[in-house]
Amino acid sequence: MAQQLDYQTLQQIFSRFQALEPEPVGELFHTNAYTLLVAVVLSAQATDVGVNKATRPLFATVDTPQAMLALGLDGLTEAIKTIGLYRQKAQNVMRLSQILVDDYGGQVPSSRAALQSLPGVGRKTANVVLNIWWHIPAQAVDTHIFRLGNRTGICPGRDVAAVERAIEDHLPAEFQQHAHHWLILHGRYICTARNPRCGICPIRDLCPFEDKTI
DNA sequence: ATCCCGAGGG
DNA sequence: CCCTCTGGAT
Repeated sequence: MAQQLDYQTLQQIFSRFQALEPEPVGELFHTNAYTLLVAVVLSAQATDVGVNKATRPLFATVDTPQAMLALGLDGLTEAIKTIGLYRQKAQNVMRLSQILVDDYGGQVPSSRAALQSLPGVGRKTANVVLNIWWHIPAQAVDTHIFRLGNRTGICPGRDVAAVERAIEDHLPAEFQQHAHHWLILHGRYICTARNPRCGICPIRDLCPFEDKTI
């Protein structure tokens, strides 16, 4: 049985990551709640780097749902054409922006139900907004955290909901906001899907998976 | 279970 | 070439 997820483990992950990359990387670029929501919607099955490349120039002028509606579907589609699944994402963002203007006064809602009712927003995206923006404890289990949790055994689960519970059960509420980002960074840059960098992994001694020869 | 779908890495 | 990327809707 593998080690339980705890704050010390997360600290080890984070401190090791900082040692590798002094400058903050691996974060989805955003300037407010709306651009965060859009960035997360665009990040589905796409890399953080790829999303930021398109959103940085876009959000410089378009950072409200009203401005997005003014840009229009064709304009947005062109702006995010370098991101995978761009046609569906562009339509979702346009419809979502219209709903925010019509039903929420142009603001991003702070309830899970309201967020998940928006097109293109599922449980994972809602959890990111709740956690990062509204500071409401919620664990967004993405491809990185799901893989890492099961491979290392620190937060295992057959499905996303089970991994979510595994994290929440083992972690004090005050650490859950940091935990989300730290786990993402570890999965993105160290515990990668192919050729995990076990040789520089800070929780090497806690992991049953690791190839000890690396 | 399948589709969406370009960019980057190995 | 093949695999993966901070998923969601059908």
